[in-house]
Amino acid sequence: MPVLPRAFFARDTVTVARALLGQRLVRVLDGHRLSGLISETEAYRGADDVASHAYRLTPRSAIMYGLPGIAYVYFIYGRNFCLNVVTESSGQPGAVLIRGIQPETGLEIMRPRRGFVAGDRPGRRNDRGLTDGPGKLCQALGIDGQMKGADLTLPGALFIEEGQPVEDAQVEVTPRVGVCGDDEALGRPWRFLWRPAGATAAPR
DNA sequence: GTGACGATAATCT
DNA sequence: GATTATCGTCACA
Repeated sequence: MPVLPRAFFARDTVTVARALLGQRLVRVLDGHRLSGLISETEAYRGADDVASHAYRLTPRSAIMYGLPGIAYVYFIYGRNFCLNVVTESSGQPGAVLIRGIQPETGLEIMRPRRGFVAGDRPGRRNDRGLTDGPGKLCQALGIDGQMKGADLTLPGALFIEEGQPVEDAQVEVTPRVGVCGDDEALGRPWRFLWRPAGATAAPR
């Protein structure tokens, strides 16, 4: 499968957030290939978006003003990492937060990383909750601050390759979660969920 | 099944 | 010193 080219990311941030649904996130960890299809994203823009780190240009947010297709990883709430992909042309800020993936390969590596021990709670939670949150998928895939700045358009330790198309009928669009305040930008529909037919209630 | 709440540290003002 | 793009656990139904 081909890796997504930089031009894929050098577009409007909201467009990229939608287009990333169904694409494959791949992490090579200790020789193992861990992968999953992207199932949930959120767009974060620039000066028009108070919820975005790039609302202002600071040392931390500078990466969002840089080359598209680069990983932006940050640490939050004292315990979690979140993975983003930089979007838009250089000089124009933007990034997409990867909020969830549908795991494909390397489950046996992900489970212990997430504290899913064999024999634990028998009969319950068949991998539910393994990679369905931004902090959770970073834990499962071993993504931390070291990955900040990685080029996701090159097939190295972390990259994104072509996955499968996702129909509009299977996409749910909602306001972003976890952002607080009452600015007008916060209510905009910049969260995208891939909801295959037959799926149950929305996560969180 | 849902909803509340505290942990905990980098980053910015 | 305030803020925060989350998670796990607990109570309750």
